[in-house]
Amino acid sequence: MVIDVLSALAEPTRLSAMRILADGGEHCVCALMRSCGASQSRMSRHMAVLKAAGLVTDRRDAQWVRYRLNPALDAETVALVDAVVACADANERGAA
Amino acid sequence: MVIDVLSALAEPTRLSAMRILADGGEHCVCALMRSCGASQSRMSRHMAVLKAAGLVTDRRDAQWVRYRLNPALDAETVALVDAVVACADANERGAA
DNA sequence: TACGCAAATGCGCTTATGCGCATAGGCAGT
DNA sequence: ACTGCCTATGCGCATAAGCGCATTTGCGTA
Repeated sequence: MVIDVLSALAEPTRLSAMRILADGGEHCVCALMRSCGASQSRMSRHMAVLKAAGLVTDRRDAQWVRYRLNPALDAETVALVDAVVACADANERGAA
Repeated sequence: MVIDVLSALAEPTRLSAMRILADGGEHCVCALMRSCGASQSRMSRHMAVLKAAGLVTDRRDAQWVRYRLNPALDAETVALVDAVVACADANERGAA
């Protein structure tokens, strides 16, 4: 559902994570929590929300869990995510 | 802020309203509440949220208040709204 | 002025959301 | 087995969000 995707994106920490993941690469929770300035449990939970919304997938790699954008996203959702990231970028530029 | 826009859109009734307003026309609350199947107070409040997020503007016309998409939206936000509407349409088709 | 329709708002309630803290589980190296 | 790092989760709490109900305000007409 679009609503779930929007709800997932409508939170600062999760949006930050999505902007980082928008580079197409994999990022472990420990890296994300540093980049987003979030505590461990907070980041873990937020990533779980993004995963539940279908926006990201996770993969266990030794003691790390690597998150990435869900490659199976339908075209419309990809476009939505792109638009959101673009908006976030624009906001940042404007605010600076 | 993008967050405010996303929060505003992440609610079924408000999303329905936005999809209706996406036709570019003006719609009064009484029409929207019928289309969305929402009570009067509910619809009024939801429209206030959309307005606070900067997504719509309102105009008093006799005893009605006409809502429309905010014509002053920046390009990125317009693109975001379009993507959201497209997603909602796709969802509906898929679910049907 | 009185009435009726349209829209907004105050109030209380219920539920959802986000958070920290502490704990548990998974994995690698010693 | 023990320890340490990374991640997930149970728990309780504080706040925010959405709702219905009733009331109020704005506007046009009789």
